[in-house]
Amino acid sequence: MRQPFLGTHINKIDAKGRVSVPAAFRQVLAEDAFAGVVCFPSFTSEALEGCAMGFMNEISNSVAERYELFSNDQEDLSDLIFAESATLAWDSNGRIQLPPEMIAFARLEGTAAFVGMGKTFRIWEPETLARSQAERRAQAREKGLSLRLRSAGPESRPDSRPESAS
Amino acid sequence: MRQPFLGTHINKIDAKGRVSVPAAFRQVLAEDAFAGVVCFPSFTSEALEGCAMGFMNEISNSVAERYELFSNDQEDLSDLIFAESATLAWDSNGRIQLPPEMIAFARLEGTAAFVGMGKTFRIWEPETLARSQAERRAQAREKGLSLRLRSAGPESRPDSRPESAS
DNA sequence: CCCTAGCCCATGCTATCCCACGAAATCCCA
DNA sequence: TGGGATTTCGTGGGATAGCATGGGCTAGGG
Repeated sequence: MRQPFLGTHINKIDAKGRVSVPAAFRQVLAEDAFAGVVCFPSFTSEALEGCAMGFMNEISNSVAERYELFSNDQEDLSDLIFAESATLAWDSNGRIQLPPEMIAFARLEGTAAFVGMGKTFRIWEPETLARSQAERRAQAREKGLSLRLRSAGPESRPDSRPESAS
Repeated sequence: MRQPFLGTHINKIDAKGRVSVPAAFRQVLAEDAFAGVVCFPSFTSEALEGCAMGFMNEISNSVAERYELFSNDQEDLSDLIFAESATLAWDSNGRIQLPPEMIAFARLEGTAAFVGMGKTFRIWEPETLARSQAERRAQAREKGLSLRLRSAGPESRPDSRPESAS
């Protein structure tokens, strides 16, 4: 069982283009055999998507099994993911080096915000992130999304008490 | 089966920003593999929400199962929940260190009130808590709210305290 | 021959560990 | 049933290890 990626960590990109992957994320990623990260440009945001190698495998398998991770339309996306993703091994200090295209895509300049998203994480230019979050928060409030959190996944809650219902 | 978080415990925050997690809560959290707490700002109050890592995992999985990967809703939820949460491991004495943003969010100053909420708990600045409780009580009175003993429905969440017990 | 990727070492900072103390709750036995 | 002994819990402070970051050194490729 893999722990989720949690929290937001802002790190610097040094002159050589290196960034420390937050220790907390490295710990999560350490459950994977590959000592590093897989990155690809996000489809929906001006940010990079990051995950463990194992997650890529899941995507690959899910698509093959037609598991419901992707809808039909989204299957095409998997092709894109694999094509545009890069495997970034970290050095002995836990730093990775982002390829120039990715730096450009997310418009990173000097700092990078690593944002936990559960099964994946994102890498943002901090200012862009702030703007995006404000927007998202407004939307969520509008839709009342936060309320649904409470009942998230009623079928998969192992600790709901079977106590002879209602 | 997880015991619920119960009661209110007020502890001090020391110069280093450390707080003892109440022993009673630690006992509940001990059922989880991760020796610590996950915290995030509450959506509805000027307080911090706390829970076990396992609870976060459940949310992570439910979100993944319920929404399509890369759908807007999935991202909104993930952003709201995971991005702002922190994993706080406790030391050998059962203390955690609250990140500055969280201290700021709940306006904590020197003391923290841990309030059991069943599956989760909250961390309040004691004065803020008192005000909030008074308000809530007034509202309840106004509405003529009376407690009805309902066995647990899918999302019944008994967060009203039966009496202002001492 | 220069530029870059990869590697290792150095450093300041902060979180974490460890030990100690005091108060309160608990236990135990008369 | 009461009082002393013992344990647990919350709190404080010093020591230590881990983390993020900067810089230098080497080897290989254009």
